[in-house]
Amino acid sequence: MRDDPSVGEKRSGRPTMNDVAAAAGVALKTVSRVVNNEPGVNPATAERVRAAIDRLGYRRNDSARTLRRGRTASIGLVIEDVADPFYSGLSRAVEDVALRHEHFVFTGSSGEDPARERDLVLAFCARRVDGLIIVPAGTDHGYLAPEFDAGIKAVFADRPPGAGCGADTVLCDNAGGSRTGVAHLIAHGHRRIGFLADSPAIFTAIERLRGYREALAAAGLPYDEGLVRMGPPDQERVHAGIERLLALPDPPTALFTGNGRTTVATLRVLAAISARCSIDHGLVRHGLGLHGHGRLAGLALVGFDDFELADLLGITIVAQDPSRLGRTAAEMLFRRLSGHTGPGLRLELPTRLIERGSGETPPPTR
Amino acid sequence: MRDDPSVGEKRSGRPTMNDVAAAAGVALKTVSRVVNNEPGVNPATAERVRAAIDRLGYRRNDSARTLRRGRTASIGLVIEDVADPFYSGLSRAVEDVALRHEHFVFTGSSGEDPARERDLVLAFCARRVDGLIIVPAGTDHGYLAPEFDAGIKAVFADRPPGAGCGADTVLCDNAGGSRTGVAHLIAHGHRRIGFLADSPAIFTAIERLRGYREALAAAGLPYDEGLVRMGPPDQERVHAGIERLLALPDPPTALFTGNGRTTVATLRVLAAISARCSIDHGLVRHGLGLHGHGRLAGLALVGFDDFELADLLGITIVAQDPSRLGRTAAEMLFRRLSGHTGPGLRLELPTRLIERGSGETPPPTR
DNA sequence: CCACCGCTTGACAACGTTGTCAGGCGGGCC
DNA sequence: GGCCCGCCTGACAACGTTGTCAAGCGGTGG
Repeated sequence: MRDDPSVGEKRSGRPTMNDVAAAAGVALKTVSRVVNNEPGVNPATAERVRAAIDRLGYRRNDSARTLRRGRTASIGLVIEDVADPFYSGLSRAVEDVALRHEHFVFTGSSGEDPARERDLVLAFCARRVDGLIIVPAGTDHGYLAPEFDAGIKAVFADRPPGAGCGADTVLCDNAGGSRTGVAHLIAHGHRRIGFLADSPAIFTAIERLRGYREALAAAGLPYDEGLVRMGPPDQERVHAGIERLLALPDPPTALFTGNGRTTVATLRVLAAISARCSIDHGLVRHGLGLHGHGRLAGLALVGFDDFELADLLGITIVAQDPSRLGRTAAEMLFRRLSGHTGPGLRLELPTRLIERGSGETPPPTR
Repeated sequence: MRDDPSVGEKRSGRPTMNDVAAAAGVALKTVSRVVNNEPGVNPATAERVRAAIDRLGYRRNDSARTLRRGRTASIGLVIEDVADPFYSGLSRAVEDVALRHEHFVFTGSSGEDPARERDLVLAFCARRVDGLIIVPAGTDHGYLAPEFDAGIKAVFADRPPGAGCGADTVLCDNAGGSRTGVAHLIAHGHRRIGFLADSPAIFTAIERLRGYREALAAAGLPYDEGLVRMGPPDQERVHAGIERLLALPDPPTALFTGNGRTTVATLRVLAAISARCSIDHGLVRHGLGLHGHGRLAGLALVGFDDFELADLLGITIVAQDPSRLGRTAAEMLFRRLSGHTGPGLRLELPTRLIERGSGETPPPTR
């Protein structure tokens, strides 16, 4: 027996162009022309075809179309976690640009796992996306070589690709932003500044550490490794890190946090510490907010990344713009897709210090 | 001339199974078997094929595969906005379940526009997704009828489909959650409770309003339309709404906010009002947090939806679980995809009141 | 020695669409 | 009247893969 299960019967699946053609009494190709709005079809015929399409509920099969034409009108986006506000902002911007170009977006979360990044990218390639936007988890992108040979376009966002990959890249000015934030604390009199950074496997963490060191050096302050804690920004690690810092013989008077998640985790820890010391007039006991006058356990705080309610909480931050990052990356990609050639670009978007109070308190006078 | 631009030349595009077959000295079908891990291939042959695959950088063309097999191993997800934490949480959960079933996810944001919801869904159908998870913006889903006929599976999440559509649906217990939250305020002595609800076009807003009324009725309190403000949760509207409520001759002593965004917007407004009244000992002046002892401009507050830092801010909320919503919807979908039939289910997930302080303050004694 | 079996391999059609090319038909011009 | 041209329509191959069926080959049992 052949593929079809019930010969001659009303087919179970969807109607095809052939079915529409039969229903409208025209040839397959004419239906194709109508569906694709190609010129040169008699209006009356076109109307008849459209009627048949509506009657049968026909929907073009884009797999077949893709197979025939070679383009899918879709792009792939690999980020770290769709549920992280930073990446979901980026994601939304990419989606908007793609929409304007009538493309769809496949999104996948790598969870900082290079193997998963690779799997996602290759799966997207198997689906023949026209292009890729990647926030890389890994540092080796040799696996992309055959894809590049095959003509796929890729743009890296937030972090650069591994060595030897000349693809377009959009980054933030991580070192510069970090320098600004730390210099700000120094300008307010702080000499011992703790740095809670992301895991050293991550490009942005390294860059921000560089900025931290540069700011210290510019002010003639020594670099003390004991003041730096690197690691994933989960609540427990951040908690342990802060406890360690505060237990130092010469503890920091200010903290610089390396990303949004770390900042939020830090706020929780500092609030808990403040509550424990119960120096606040019962405020925290009622759980009704943080506390006045720089009382984040007595520490000044500047964070990298803005986050929701940072304004209300009065947290000074170094803002990057995830939407702009996504938008820029997507625009670079579509420029490539529409034929632009030329060497890979590397853009750096600026950051902006936003003063809200937590970073403007002086160290306690001893 | 035929389709191919350069006859006989090394083709510009990707290698195909045919190329691999030629390189490995086997037949096309053998390559197919290796690529798909089908049994019955001599290990030595398989190894030779795999070597050729690596050498050529071959990647299966999933469009062709899909065309031949009729399944795409992908699902479509239509939500309101990927950048909204509620939906990105849901989104992440869906992605995780899909991953376990080796499916990919197309995601699109409808932005509460029924036409865009429809366009997204139909575009996903043209791409022949195996199934859909929809947070509907519109209330008429007649456009899905041909798709259902064609065998597509759909699950509605967070909001039910329009009348006459018997698809599986997962909701939260909106009315119940709202009732609990409002009853909580009543139990703490409030008699005049303002309700800042989402736009009346949205199912959840209507349901939560119902819960609000039920709670009032259960306590023998009158329903005062003047205390209810419905509309999109943007900062300006929320601001205006609160000003109106407070300008009433008999203003509310407590607020109930209808979703996460509204709650956040409300916090900003109340903080601004408190600052204006400057009854707080300089705390807000420094922008360092809210204020103690229920001083949200003197109002008690309970919000629907949990949000990041609500714990720190001490905001009492009625929590729903977006991950669970997404996970449940995805699991229902995959059950259908693996052949489960039977009437459409309608699930309601429970909500949970979390007391954090802002909802436990009594009204001011006059 | 022959029939049969299992293991491995290959030939071929089909999935639904689009690009190419050719043909029919009516009208205007020489 | 015949020729050419433009408009519209259709036949056909091809995209890259997978399902079906059949064939080759060496070994085993009757």
